[in-house]
Amino acid sequence: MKIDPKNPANLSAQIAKSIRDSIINGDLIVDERLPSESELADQFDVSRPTVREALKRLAAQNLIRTQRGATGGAFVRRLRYQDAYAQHVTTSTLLLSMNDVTFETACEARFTLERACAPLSAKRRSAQQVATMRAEIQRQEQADLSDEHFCDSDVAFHRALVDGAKNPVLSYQLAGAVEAMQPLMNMITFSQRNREIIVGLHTRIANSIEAHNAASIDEALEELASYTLKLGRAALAARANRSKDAIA
Amino acid sequence: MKIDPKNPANLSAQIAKSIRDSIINGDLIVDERLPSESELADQFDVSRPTVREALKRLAAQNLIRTQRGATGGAFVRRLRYQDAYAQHVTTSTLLLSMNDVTFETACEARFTLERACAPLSAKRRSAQQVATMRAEIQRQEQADLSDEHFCDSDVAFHRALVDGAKNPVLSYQLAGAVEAMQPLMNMITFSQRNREIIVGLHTRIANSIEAHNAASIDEALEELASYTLKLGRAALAARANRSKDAIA
DNA sequence: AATTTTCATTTGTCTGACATTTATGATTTG
DNA sequence: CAAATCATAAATGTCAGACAAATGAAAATT
Repeated sequence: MKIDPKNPANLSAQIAKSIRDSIINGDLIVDERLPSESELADQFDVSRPTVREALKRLAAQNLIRTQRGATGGAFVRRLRYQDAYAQHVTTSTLLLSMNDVTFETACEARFTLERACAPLSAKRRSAQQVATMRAEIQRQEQADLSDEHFCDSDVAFHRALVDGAKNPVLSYQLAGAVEAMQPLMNMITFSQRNREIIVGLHTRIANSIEAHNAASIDEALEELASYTLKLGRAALAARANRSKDAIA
Repeated sequence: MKIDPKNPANLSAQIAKSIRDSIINGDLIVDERLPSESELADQFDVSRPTVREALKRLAAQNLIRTQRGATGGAFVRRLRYQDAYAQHVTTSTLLLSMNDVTFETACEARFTLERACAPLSAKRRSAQQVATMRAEIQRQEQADLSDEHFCDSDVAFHRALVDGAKNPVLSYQLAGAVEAMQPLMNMITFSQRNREIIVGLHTRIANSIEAHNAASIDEALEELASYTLKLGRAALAARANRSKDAIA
């Protein structure tokens, strides 16, 4: 745990990597205390600020937590679903916004993943889950609901669908699809969409979930996918027309 | 961009959050240069080491890159698929190792996601992709291949299957499933498995991909899933027996 | 025995300094 | 005049030492 070539470029990155590797391969286990900053500085033969920069890198990845005081220090942190979930959503959002992803690509990825969950969700659905979905549908029916809140409710609805599979690993893997891609789509299509159509499809999905009817959910999701795709194309076409007008 | 309550707890975390938010909501765009460390220290009214700790947090998330020299500084970094992919794999690996995920749960998540990709992959498969899959199968047939290399090849095979969908967003979302969960399964099942059975199923998948036969891929993947599940249960049973013997 | 005080340890932060890298512009040279 | 060289300034990377704040444990007191 004290490997550091005299390559004097990015010491804090190297130290962070060294500690991270120790966590990943199990040399450091959950809740284990790392040596104090001064001890680490001695071990790696660097100054304390450099060690601190390394520790902050690890803290940014939720790999350690720090505690002040006599028995304080840096401790290996148990990575929780909640943290990983949030991290995944942030990364997915940035990835989409920085990388010219076509609407088609994002739409396809999202619905492919969501449709994969639906059969499990149909099989294992709980009364609680159905109630959540129906409550969100009710919110979506309110005409005075802002576009932003409609989007939030839309996300909550689809998240309930995914969580209905009762598989936390699956929910985590789909976090990006539901919470990053769907707001993106909402942002693009909100001016074109008809809320009634969407609410209608959501209602069909909720009914089918309640009836444990996987095939029917898949049908509704496919319709929702093609409707979304149509909206996206219309929105892009409208935008293209506007720029043409602007030029002319 | 200079909001900081006098809550003197984790200044560097607050500063990092402030800058991160500016990136996410678009106030700072890709390749834009941040103020120098000294300027940031003035703006936030903290010292330079504190600013540096904040910047290291952002660097750990691949949100900025730094450059030394006269025209150097910290620049907003375009998050690339490759970086997000690696990050996702690391997080998934840690999440699995730290959270008592049952074999059933991981197995279900992985195959659910992979089977969702298969139809797209069957439709869009390229000669290149089929060649990659066949090459990995050939490697897997070598009797003297170590378990570790067999696992690597297994991952490469399934990654080719997923990438065959030609949807980079999908590939990214599935990174955790392929590159974190599958090695975990290999590690659990390697003592019990019969390589010939796995190679046989891989061959069926490759053939079906080449023939654009989605239904046949799904069948083979389902068999692979149930075989893997059987192996996992056997391995866990064997382990339970060993501990019972150890006690007796 | 219970409470209070003291103390040592550790993280959080600051100040100031020097080293290193790198683009720019001035200087020197062919 | 053009080209190469050198000095300079700006920025990050690193270091040393210091103090503040939090915190638990041991010591002292009631």
